[in-house]
Amino acid sequence: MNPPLDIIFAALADPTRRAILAMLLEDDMAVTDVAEPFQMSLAAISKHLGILADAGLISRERRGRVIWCKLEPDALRGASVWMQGFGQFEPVDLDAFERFLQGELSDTEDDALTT
Amino acid sequence: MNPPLDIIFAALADPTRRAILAMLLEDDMAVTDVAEPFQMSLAAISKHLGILADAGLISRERRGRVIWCKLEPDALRGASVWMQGFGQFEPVDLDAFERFLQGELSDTEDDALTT
DNA sequence: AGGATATTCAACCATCTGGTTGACGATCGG
DNA sequence: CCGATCGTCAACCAGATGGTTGAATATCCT
Repeated sequence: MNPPLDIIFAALADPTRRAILAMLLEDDMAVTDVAEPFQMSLAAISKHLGILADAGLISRERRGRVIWCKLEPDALRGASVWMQGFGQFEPVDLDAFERFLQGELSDTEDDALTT
Repeated sequence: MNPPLDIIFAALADPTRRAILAMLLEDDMAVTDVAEPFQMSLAAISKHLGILADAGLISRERRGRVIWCKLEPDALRGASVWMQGFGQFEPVDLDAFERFLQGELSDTEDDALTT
């Protein structure tokens, strides 16, 4: 049930997927809406969502013809704990997170997200 | 100077590399000693160390003919902050980390490390 | 029923990844 | 100087990854 760290870190290693996670942080989204900001095909996004789902980072629920994607933050717990062990960072710094999130979004530079 | 999250997460996505980081958590090590517990060739370990160094997770310093590898925990800060934003985990749980570390080590199962 | 919308599947392709082996450049010990 | 040790480099290989396109499936609307 708890995907191994390999899968989770690999899922996080792609900027498109991290951007998707950041989007889902705001709200649940349909696959088509997730894909909209990106230049790549819908099929590519669908694959990315599959990888995120395999990593347990999101869940997908079909409602009618629309599939809703939902963030599953608990999946990050194992990875977070693993990482915490290395640096003795101060517990949590949400301001720093906000800045990193901004950096992420503008980094992807998919002609959108930057709005 | 601060490698992008892509590189860092990709570096963390490999169990051999995570095992190496765990080993270096104990103490600095020479390349040959890092390689010793693993079944793969020295060249393979050398590549892994290169990837970890590119990610900023370790540094290498030549002293005589021996190259010493040293953990650079600060490199994890960005990634950690990024992840912290998703789950609102309790700050740090070193016990949980200890357990994960054990799991990691026994997972790699390279006929060593388990000692 | 039939057409439009939402999403995945399947085949394909280029590139990256993780491993191998063998040769090589440095450095140490005698 | 010679031989052994430390580590990387280069070429190669099988398999994974990230993207494409076109067809297929499922649902909604009228």
